[in-house]
Amino acid sequence: MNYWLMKSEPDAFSLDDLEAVDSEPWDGVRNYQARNMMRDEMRVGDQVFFYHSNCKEPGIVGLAEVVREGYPDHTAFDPEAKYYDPKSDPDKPRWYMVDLKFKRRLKRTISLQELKARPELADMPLVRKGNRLSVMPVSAADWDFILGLE
DNA sequence: GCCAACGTTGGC
DNA sequence: GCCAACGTTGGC
Repeated sequence: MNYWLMKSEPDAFSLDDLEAVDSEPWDGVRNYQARNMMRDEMRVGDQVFFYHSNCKEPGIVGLAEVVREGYPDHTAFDPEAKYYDPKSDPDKPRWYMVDLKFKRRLKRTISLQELKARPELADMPLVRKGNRLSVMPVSAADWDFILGLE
């Protein structure tokens, strides 16, 4: 089983929103690295840290699980959609998504500030300067360590 | 709201 | 294939 961290802006889609719908297609990712992970590496049952970005207290707020593996992001084909991409062809889709299911809320937010302060996590892509990936892998060791902070 | 970091685009 | 211009992300 693999572990991941996925970012979402709570104003756009928060952990509460995920809980309300139970499971949700993770559409709108328009970054090749993130796409490759969703298309090729994420498997049903993989565990996900749900991270709130671009908000008052950025950090990990909950846990989710992959319930459907990579499939074409059809919102890229829709001219009305926010993340429409005319270069994505239904016969050869450029963008992929997975479905996530709500697991649980953390007892408290484990903030970015706190993660950055932990020397054990210095190699996490999340805490490295300038990282903008919205989907990133988490090692089993880091996963356990972070959950231990809860 | 600012701006640094980074990815993408497109002219040449 | 280089690289400047531009757009986006996301912490602060």
